[in-house]
Amino acid sequence: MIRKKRFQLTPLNNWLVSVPLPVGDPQYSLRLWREDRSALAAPFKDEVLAYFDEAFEDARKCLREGFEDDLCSFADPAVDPAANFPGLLHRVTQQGYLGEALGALAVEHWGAGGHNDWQVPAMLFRFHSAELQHLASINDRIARGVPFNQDATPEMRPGRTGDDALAFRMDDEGVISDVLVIEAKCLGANNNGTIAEAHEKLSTPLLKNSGFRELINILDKYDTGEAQKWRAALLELWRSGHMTVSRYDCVSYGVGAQPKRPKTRESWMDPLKSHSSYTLKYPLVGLEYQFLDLAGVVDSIFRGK
DNA sequence: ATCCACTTGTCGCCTATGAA
DNA sequence: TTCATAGGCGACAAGTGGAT
Repeated sequence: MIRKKRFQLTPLNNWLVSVPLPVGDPQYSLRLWREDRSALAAPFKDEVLAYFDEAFEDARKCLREGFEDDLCSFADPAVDPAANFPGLLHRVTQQGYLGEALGALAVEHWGAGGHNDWQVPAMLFRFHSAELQHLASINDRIARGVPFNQDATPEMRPGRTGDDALAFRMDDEGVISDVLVIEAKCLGANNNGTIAEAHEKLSTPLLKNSGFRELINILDKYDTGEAQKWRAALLELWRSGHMTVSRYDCVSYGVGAQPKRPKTRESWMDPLKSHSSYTLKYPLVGLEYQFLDLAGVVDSIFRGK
Protein backbone atom coordinates (compact mmCIF):
# COMPACT_ATOMS: atom_id res chain seq x y z
CA MET A 1 0.00 0.00 0.00
CA ILE A 2 1.02 3.55 -0.61
CA ARG A 3 -0.07 6.12 1.92
CA LYS A 4 -2.74 8.28 0.39
CA LYS A 5 -4.85 9.98 2.99
CA ARG A 6 -4.82 13.74 3.07
CA PHE A 7 -6.65 16.36 5.09
CA GLN A 8 -8.70 19.28 4.00
CA LEU A 9 -6.48 22.22 4.75
CA THR A 10 -9.04 24.32 6.59
CA PRO A 11 -9.67 22.03 9.58
CA LEU A 12 -6.03 21.02 9.61
CA ASN A 13 -4.92 24.64 9.79
CA ASN A 14 -7.41 25.22 12.58
CA TRP A 15 -5.93 22.38 14.61
CA LEU A 16 -2.26 23.15 13.98
CA VAL A 17 -2.14 26.90 13.73
CA SER A 18 0.79 28.37 11.84
CA VAL A 19 2.79 31.01 13.70
CA PRO A 20 4.73 33.41 11.47
CA LEU A 21 8.47 33.58 12.08
CA PRO A 22 11.19 35.91 10.81
CA VAL A 23 13.01 34.65 7.74
CA GLY A 24 16.78 34.37 7.42
CA ASP A 25 19.08 32.33 5.23
CA PRO A 26 17.34 31.17 2.02
CA GLN A 27 18.95 27.74 2.40
CA TYR A 28 17.24 27.34 5.77
CA SER A 29 13.71 27.87 6.93
CA LEU A 30 11.82 27.18 10.12
CA ARG A 31 8.06 26.84 10.36
CA LEU A 32 6.11 26.74 13.59
CA TRP A 33 2.64 25.52 14.51
CA ARG A 34 0.79 25.59 17.80
CA GLU A 35 -1.96 23.17 18.58
CA ASP A 36 -5.48 24.37 19.20
CA ARG A 37 -7.00 21.37 20.92
CA SER A 38 -10.53 22.65 20.60
CA ALA A 39 -10.19 22.11 16.84
CA LEU A 40 -9.45 18.41 17.31
CA ALA A 41 -13.10 17.45 17.39
CA ALA A 42 -15.50 15.41 15.28
CA PRO A 43 -15.69 15.08 12.36
CA PHE A 44 -12.11 16.20 11.84
CA LYS A 45 -10.82 14.05 14.68
CA ASP A 46 -12.00 10.93 12.86
CA GLU A 47 -9.96 12.02 9.86
CA VAL A 48 -6.93 12.37 12.09
CA LEU A 49 -7.42 8.91 13.53
CA ALA A 50 -7.79 7.45 10.04
CA TYR A 51 -4.65 9.24 8.91
CA PHE A 52 -2.62 7.75 11.75
CA ASP A 53 -4.20 4.37 11.20
CA GLU A 54 -2.96 4.40 7.64
CA ALA A 55 0.51 5.37 8.83
CA PHE A 56 0.61 2.22 10.97
CA GLU A 57 -0.93 -0.07 8.39
CA ASP A 58 2.39 -1.38 7.13
CA ALA A 59 3.72 -2.10 10.61
CA ARG A 60 0.51 -4.03 11.35
CA LYS A 61 0.94 -6.01 8.16
CA CYS A 62 4.46 -6.81 9.26
CA LEU A 63 3.27 -8.00 12.66
CA ARG A 64 0.75 -10.28 10.97
CA GLU A 65 3.15 -11.73 8.41
CA GLY A 66 3.10 -15.48 8.50
CA PHE A 67 -0.05 -15.53 10.59
CA GLU A 68 -2.44 -15.07 7.69
CA ASP A 69 -4.88 -17.89 7.32
CA ASP A 70 -8.12 -18.13 5.40
CA LEU A 71 -9.77 -19.65 8.42
CA CYS A 72 -8.71 -17.04 10.86
CA SER A 73 -9.59 -13.42 10.74
CA PHE A 74 -7.93 -10.83 12.87
CA ALA A 75 -11.26 -9.49 14.03
CA ASP A 76 -10.61 -11.24 17.32
CA PRO A 77 -7.96 -9.23 19.15
CA ALA A 78 -6.91 -12.28 21.10
CA VAL A 79 -5.39 -13.85 17.99
CA ASP A 80 -4.28 -10.71 16.19
CA PRO A 81 -0.53 -10.18 16.59
CA ALA A 82 -1.09 -6.55 15.65
CA ALA A 83 -3.69 -6.01 18.35
CA ASN A 84 -2.86 -3.14 20.66
CA PHE A 85 -0.38 -1.65 18.21
CA PRO A 86 0.41 1.07 18.89
CA GLY A 87 -2.30 1.73 21.49
CA LEU A 88 -0.71 -0.11 24.41
CA LEU A 89 2.86 1.00 23.89
CA HIS A 90 4.68 3.30 26.28
CA ARG A 91 3.77 6.96 26.16
CA VAL A 92 7.28 7.94 25.13
CA THR A 93 7.13 5.55 22.19
CA GLN A 94 3.77 6.93 21.14
CA GLN A 95 5.19 10.42 21.34
CA GLY A 96 7.97 9.35 19.01
CA TYR A 97 5.48 7.89 16.56
CA LEU A 98 3.45 11.07 16.74
CA GLY A 99 6.55 13.06 15.86
CA GLU A 100 7.37 10.90 12.86
CA ALA A 101 3.84 11.06 11.54
CA LEU A 102 3.74 14.81 12.06
CA GLY A 103 6.82 15.18 9.91
CA ALA A 104 5.13 13.35 7.08
CA LEU A 105 1.89 15.21 7.65
CA ALA A 106 3.61 18.58 7.51
CA VAL A 107 5.52 18.10 4.29
CA GLU A 108 2.55 16.44 2.59
CA HIS A 109 0.19 19.27 3.43
CA TRP A 110 2.27 22.36 3.83
CA GLY A 111 5.21 21.60 1.56
CA ALA A 112 8.91 22.08 2.12
CA GLY A 113 11.75 23.67 0.25
CA GLY A 114 9.37 25.49 -2.08
CA HIS A 115 7.61 22.30 -3.25
CA ASN A 116 4.10 21.22 -2.38
CA ASP A 117 4.01 17.76 -3.91
CA TRP A 118 6.05 15.67 -1.50
CA GLN A 119 4.92 12.13 -0.88
CA VAL A 120 5.82 9.73 1.90
CA PRO A 121 4.94 6.37 0.34
CA ALA A 122 5.24 4.42 3.59
CA MET A 123 6.31 4.94 7.17
CA LEU A 124 9.18 2.86 8.56
CA PHE A 125 7.61 1.82 11.86
CA ARG A 126 7.99 -1.86 11.05
CA PHE A 127 11.73 -1.49 11.61
CA HIS A 128 11.24 -0.54 15.24
CA SER A 129 11.90 -4.19 15.89
CA ALA A 130 12.57 -4.03 19.61
CA GLU A 131 9.12 -2.54 20.09
CA LEU A 132 7.41 -5.02 17.80
CA GLN A 133 8.93 -7.88 19.78
CA HIS A 134 7.90 -6.20 22.98
CA LEU A 135 4.31 -6.07 21.71
CA ALA A 136 4.15 -9.87 21.72
CA SER A 137 4.91 -9.80 25.42
CA ILE A 138 2.25 -7.15 25.98
CA ASN A 139 -0.40 -9.08 24.05
CA ASP A 140 0.55 -12.22 25.91
CA ARG A 141 0.09 -10.58 29.27
CA ILE A 142 -3.22 -9.08 28.19
CA ALA A 143 -4.42 -12.48 27.01
CA ARG A 144 -3.42 -14.07 30.32
CA GLY A 145 -5.01 -11.30 32.31
CA VAL A 146 -1.74 -10.24 33.90
CA PRO A 147 -2.05 -6.69 35.16
CA PHE A 148 0.24 -4.34 33.37
CA ASN A 149 0.90 -0.63 33.24
CA GLN A 150 1.82 0.48 29.76
CA ASP A 151 3.69 3.53 31.03
CA ALA A 152 5.86 1.75 33.59
CA THR A 153 9.56 2.24 32.96
CA PRO A 154 10.26 -1.43 32.04
CA GLU A 155 7.75 -1.04 29.20
CA MET A 156 9.86 1.58 27.53
CA ARG A 157 11.91 0.65 24.48
CA PRO A 158 14.56 2.78 22.81
CA GLY A 159 13.56 4.53 19.63
CA ARG A 160 14.22 3.22 16.17
CA THR A 161 17.72 3.99 15.02
CA GLY A 162 18.21 5.47 11.60
CA ASP A 163 16.32 8.19 9.87
CA ASP A 164 12.71 8.57 10.58
CA ALA A 165 11.00 9.24 7.28
CA LEU A 166 11.71 9.84 3.63
CA ALA A 167 9.63 12.03 1.35
CA PHE A 168 9.95 12.23 -2.41
CA ARG A 169 8.81 14.12 -5.44
CA MET A 170 8.01 11.77 -8.30
CA ASP A 171 6.85 12.84 -11.77
CA ASP A 172 4.21 11.16 -13.95
CA GLU A 173 6.82 8.98 -15.63
CA GLY A 174 7.79 7.55 -12.25
CA VAL A 175 11.08 9.37 -11.96
CA ILE A 176 12.08 10.73 -8.59
CA SER A 177 13.56 14.19 -8.73
CA ASP A 178 13.84 15.19 -5.08
CA VAL A 179 14.42 13.49 -1.75
CA LEU A 180 13.62 14.90 1.66
CA VAL A 181 15.21 13.22 4.67
CA ILE A 182 13.13 13.80 7.79
CA GLU A 183 14.54 13.35 11.27
CA ALA A 184 11.72 13.52 13.79
CA LYS A 185 11.74 14.08 17.54
CA CYS A 186 8.91 14.58 19.97
CA LEU A 187 9.52 15.47 23.63
CA GLY A 188 7.52 16.61 26.60
CA ALA A 189 9.92 19.43 27.41
CA ASN A 190 12.41 21.23 25.26
CA ASN A 191 15.86 19.69 25.10
CA ASN A 192 18.61 21.41 23.15
CA GLY A 193 20.73 18.29 23.20
CA THR A 194 17.99 16.40 21.39
CA ILE A 195 17.70 19.15 18.78
CA ALA A 196 21.45 19.01 18.28
CA GLU A 197 21.36 15.22 17.94
CA ALA A 198 18.69 15.42 15.29
CA HIS A 199 20.82 17.76 13.22
CA GLU A 200 23.91 15.61 13.74
CA LYS A 201 22.05 12.57 12.55
CA LEU A 202 20.94 14.37 9.41
CA SER A 203 24.52 15.26 8.65
CA THR A 204 25.11 11.88 6.99
CA PRO A 205 26.28 12.48 3.43
CA LEU A 206 25.24 9.03 2.17
CA LEU A 207 21.58 8.85 1.26
CA LYS A 208 21.87 5.08 1.02
CA ASN A 209 22.29 4.95 4.77
CA SER A 210 19.08 6.74 5.44
CA GLY A 211 16.29 4.24 5.27
CA PHE A 212 16.25 3.65 1.52
CA ARG A 213 16.90 -0.03 1.82
CA GLU A 214 14.17 -0.34 4.40
CA LEU A 215 11.67 1.51 2.27
CA ILE A 216 12.42 -0.60 -0.81
CA ASN A 217 11.96 -3.67 1.38
CA ILE A 218 8.53 -2.49 2.42
CA LEU A 219 7.39 -1.72 -1.10
CA ASP A 220 8.53 -5.16 -2.21
CA LYS A 221 5.83 -6.64 0.01
CA TYR A 222 3.02 -4.98 -1.91
CA ASP A 223 2.25 -6.05 -5.44
CA THR A 224 -0.06 -3.19 -6.36
CA GLY A 225 0.95 -1.27 -9.44
CA GLU A 226 1.56 1.83 -7.43
CA ALA A 227 3.84 0.17 -4.92
CA GLN A 228 5.83 -1.39 -7.73
CA LYS A 229 6.08 1.94 -9.48
CA TRP A 230 7.55 3.40 -6.31
CA ARG A 231 9.83 0.47 -5.83
CA ALA A 232 11.14 0.74 -9.39
CA ALA A 233 11.73 4.46 -8.96
CA LEU A 234 13.63 3.91 -5.74
CA LEU A 235 15.69 1.09 -7.19
CA GLU A 236 16.62 3.30 -10.10
CA LEU A 237 17.67 5.95 -7.64
CA TRP A 238 19.71 3.41 -5.72
CA ARG A 239 21.47 2.20 -8.86
CA SER A 240 22.25 5.67 -10.07
CA GLY A 241 23.98 6.37 -6.79
CA HIS A 242 21.51 9.14 -6.01
CA MET A 243 23.41 11.51 -8.27
CA THR A 244 20.32 12.55 -10.17
CA VAL A 245 18.20 13.84 -7.33
CA SER A 246 18.12 17.00 -5.29
CA ARG A 247 18.35 16.38 -1.59
CA TYR A 248 16.66 18.32 1.19
CA ASP A 249 16.97 17.73 4.91
CA CYS A 250 14.37 18.29 7.59
CA VAL A 251 14.17 18.26 11.38
CA SER A 252 10.63 17.76 12.60
CA TYR A 253 10.39 18.73 16.25
CA GLY A 254 7.31 18.24 18.39
CA VAL A 255 7.41 19.55 21.94
CA GLY A 256 4.99 19.85 24.84
CA ALA A 257 6.07 23.34 25.79
CA GLN A 258 6.22 26.86 24.49
CA PRO A 259 9.12 29.25 25.21
CA LYS A 260 8.36 32.20 27.47
CA ARG A 261 11.65 34.01 27.65
CA PRO A 262 12.74 36.20 26.18
CA LYS A 263 9.28 37.49 25.49
CA THR A 264 9.80 37.77 21.75
CA ARG A 265 10.87 34.16 21.42
CA GLU A 266 8.35 32.01 19.59
CA SER A 267 10.22 28.83 18.74
CA TRP A 268 12.74 26.53 20.37
CA MET A 269 14.68 26.14 17.17
CA ASP A 270 16.41 29.14 15.69
CA PRO A 271 14.27 30.71 12.95
CA LEU A 272 17.16 32.60 11.35
CA LYS A 273 20.06 30.23 10.90
CA SER A 274 20.56 26.50 10.61
CA HIS A 275 21.80 24.57 13.62
CA SER A 276 25.57 24.41 14.04
CA SER A 277 25.39 20.61 14.31
CA TYR A 278 24.10 20.41 10.75
CA THR A 279 27.22 20.13 8.59
CA LEU A 280 25.87 19.49 5.08
CA LYS A 281 25.05 22.06 2.43
CA TYR A 282 21.59 20.91 1.37
CA PRO A 283 18.54 23.06 1.91
CA LEU A 284 17.46 22.51 5.51
CA VAL A 285 13.88 22.75 6.74
CA GLY A 286 12.89 23.03 10.37
CA LEU A 287 9.37 22.09 11.41
CA GLU A 288 8.31 22.74 14.98
CA TYR A 289 5.01 21.89 16.66
CA GLN A 290 4.18 23.11 20.13
CA PHE A 291 1.55 21.39 22.25
CA LEU A 292 0.33 22.82 25.51
CA ASP A 293 -0.94 19.37 26.44
CA LEU A 294 1.16 16.77 24.70
CA ALA A 295 -0.13 13.96 26.89
CA GLY A 296 -3.65 14.88 25.85
CA VAL A 297 -2.80 14.66 22.15
CA VAL A 298 -1.23 11.26 22.65
CA ASP A 299 -4.30 10.12 24.56
CA SER A 300 -6.59 11.37 21.81
CA ILE A 301 -4.73 9.89 18.90
CA PHE A 302 -3.38 6.64 20.36
CA ARG A 303 -5.56 5.79 23.32
CA GLY A 304 -9.05 6.62 22.15
CA LYS A 305 -9.62 9.31 24.73
C1' DA B 1 16.61 42.43 44.37
C1' DT B 2 13.92 38.72 43.50
C1' DC B 3 11.68 35.42 40.77
C1' DC B 4 11.44 32.16 37.37
C1' DA B 5 12.51 30.31 32.70
C1' DC B 6 16.02 28.17 30.65
C1' DT B 7 20.51 25.54 29.99
C1' DT B 8 23.65 22.11 30.99
C1' DG B 9 25.53 18.26 33.17
C1' DT B 10 24.86 14.18 35.82
C1' DC B 11 22.65 10.26 37.55
C1' DG B 12 19.86 6.15 37.58
C1' DC B 13 16.96 2.99 35.20
C1' DC B 14 16.29 -0.05 31.80
C1' DT B 15 17.06 -2.65 27.44
C1' DA B 16 19.66 -4.42 23.46
C1' DT B 17 23.70 -6.34 21.82
C1' DG B 18 27.49 -9.06 21.48
C1' DA B 19 31.43 -11.29 23.51
C1' DA B 20 33.14 -14.64 26.86
C1' DT C 1 24.14 -18.57 30.16
C1' DT C 2 26.35 -14.80 32.00
C1' DC C 3 28.56 -10.54 31.78
C1' DA C 4 30.06 -5.97 30.21
C1' DT C 5 29.09 -2.24 27.27
C1' DA C 6 26.41 1.15 24.93
C1' DG C 7 22.59 3.91 24.35
C1' DG C 8 17.88 6.07 25.05
C1' DC C 9 15.26 8.36 28.21
C1' DG C 10 13.44 10.87 32.50
C1' DA C 11 14.53 13.23 36.70
C1' DC C 12 17.08 16.22 39.27
C1' DA C 13 20.10 19.92 40.61
C1' DA C 14 23.05 23.82 40.03
C1' DG C 15 24.04 27.83 37.57
C1' DT C 16 22.84 31.71 34.22
C1' DG C 17 20.36 35.44 32.86
C1' DG C 18 15.97 37.81 31.41
C1' DA C 19 11.74 39.99 33.38
C1' DT C 20 9.53 42.75 36.61
